[in-house]
Amino acid sequence: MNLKTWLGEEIGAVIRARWGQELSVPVAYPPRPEMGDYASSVGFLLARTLRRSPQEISAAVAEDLRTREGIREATPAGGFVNIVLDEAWLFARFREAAARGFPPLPSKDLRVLLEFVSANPTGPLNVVSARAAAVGDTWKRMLRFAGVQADAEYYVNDAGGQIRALQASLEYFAGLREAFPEDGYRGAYVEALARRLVAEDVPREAWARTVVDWILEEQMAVLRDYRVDYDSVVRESWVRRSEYPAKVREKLAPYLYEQDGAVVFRSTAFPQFGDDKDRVVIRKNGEPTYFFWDLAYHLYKAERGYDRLVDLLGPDHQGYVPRMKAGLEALGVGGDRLEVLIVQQVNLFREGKRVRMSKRKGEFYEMKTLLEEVGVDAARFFMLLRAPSTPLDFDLTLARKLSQDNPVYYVQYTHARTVNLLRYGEERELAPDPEGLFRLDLPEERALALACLRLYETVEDAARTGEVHRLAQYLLDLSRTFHAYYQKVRIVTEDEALSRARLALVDGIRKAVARGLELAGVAAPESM
RNA sequence: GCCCCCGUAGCUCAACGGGACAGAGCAGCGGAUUUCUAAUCCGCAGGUUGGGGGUUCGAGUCCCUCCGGGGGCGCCA
Repeated sequence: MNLKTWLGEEIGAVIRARWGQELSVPVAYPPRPEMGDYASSVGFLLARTLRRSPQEISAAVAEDLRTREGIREATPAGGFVNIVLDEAWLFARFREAAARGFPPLPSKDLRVLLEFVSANPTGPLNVVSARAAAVGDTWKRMLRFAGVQADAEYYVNDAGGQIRALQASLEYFAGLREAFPEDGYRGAYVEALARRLVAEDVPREAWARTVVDWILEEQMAVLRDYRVDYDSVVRESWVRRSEYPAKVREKLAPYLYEQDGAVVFRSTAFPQFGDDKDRVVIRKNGEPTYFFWDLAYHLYKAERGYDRLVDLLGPDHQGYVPRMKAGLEALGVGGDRLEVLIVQQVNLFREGKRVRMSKRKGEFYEMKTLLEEVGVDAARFFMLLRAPSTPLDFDLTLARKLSQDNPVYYVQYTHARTVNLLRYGEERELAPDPEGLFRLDLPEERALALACLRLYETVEDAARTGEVHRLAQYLLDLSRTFHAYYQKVRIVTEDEALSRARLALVDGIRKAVARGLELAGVAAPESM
């Protein structure tokens, strides 16, 4: 259960009962934990609407809240109300959640399609793809945990200009072409692919198509190793053959005009999306632009019944967003149904020095290399440490270090430690006793039970906006709290009842951490 | 020139629809090991949130402006 949501509803009920108004207010954390478990600024927020002073409102809300089940204390403080949950009630919620392994929230009537990575099938995946994959996949897992029906999709640009360039590059490396093609693909891997095509006697006209399949297979294999599962893969070549291009032309017609022999979409007819110029959809040579095919693809997504269409794009696509939204608005899909998260770049560091890459020479650090160098667990967790919209410095040296400053081990160690404690208890025939949780009276123990339950609000809040770093930060916080408790208190002692109660707490922590790690796509080791 | 992201402790970053005295980690200094794994913990120190103005009961967060860093501005994808 999401305590924050629940408290918001409780406050809403109080407002309804007292003033007969249907209002919802946000619930947050007070600045210092000793002030309470949760806080709300109801007084300030409703002062205008209710025409009462903030103090009066918060005092009244606090008074009514105190009578509700689960709330031990509600204290007005200016326009704020600070709330302390009832300890026995809290342990009961903890016990329920733990008994079921911190299960996902009930399902909601909301469908979301996440599209991420969708790298060109012209080469191996790089580290930006690794970041997008970690963010996209964890976002999907978090949405599902929050009860949202979320799917992940991979789009393959297996048609168009870059495929022609790939074909030409392969021909060049096979010695069938004198000059290296303009916008061609370099790198050892292209040469290797050309050799393989020749060795396997693939007919020249099928080279690009065949290589796309090989590369796609390789990309998907790396993503699988990375624990990323796609629910669907859509090919641009399929979209081109589908009914969607015709539908786009038809629906877009009122917003199209001709200029210099090209067909242009009046993107500026939708100033709310901020595009600064109109966009060509059909070139004067009659060939549609990438934008046109992409609209067809997104129309297809929308017609499959998703409420929200989310694209994770690289920073180089930032200027592309306004026209897509305007286009979808014109198609009747609604520009706001598309949400774009720009996943910023990744800077690699090794031994404190920047790892340089030259795309021009076809040299870059592959995602596969990253997995070999630091492993899946560290790679994924590090990618989740920062807000996706900010650039990420990835310290390769730290990621493979087996020490306390490596955040991934810090969290994994929490899990290993809980498992070890339970095993130690078992050896002494001490099984966890959830019924005994109520006898735990240390502030740390109450705080730990609450921290575990906060998994729900953390994930639900983070899943709304794709702020996956909150999950990582949460796991680090919970781990800190747990390690400190472990250091301070002996779990298994002569006191059998107390030991069994503490083991029940430890068992719940184990399950909460395991769930959090699962959402991050990171393994929860039993020993380290 | 226009648009987007960013600027918070020496370093890397948090701060959840604007909330209370801006928090962590690392680095620095000082401590804790007869242990249920020290891959851990405790303490100290560290800030004019890039500058200025505005809106608000309240601004790191919103608006304007300036400075600095990164990215984008194709009938490429």
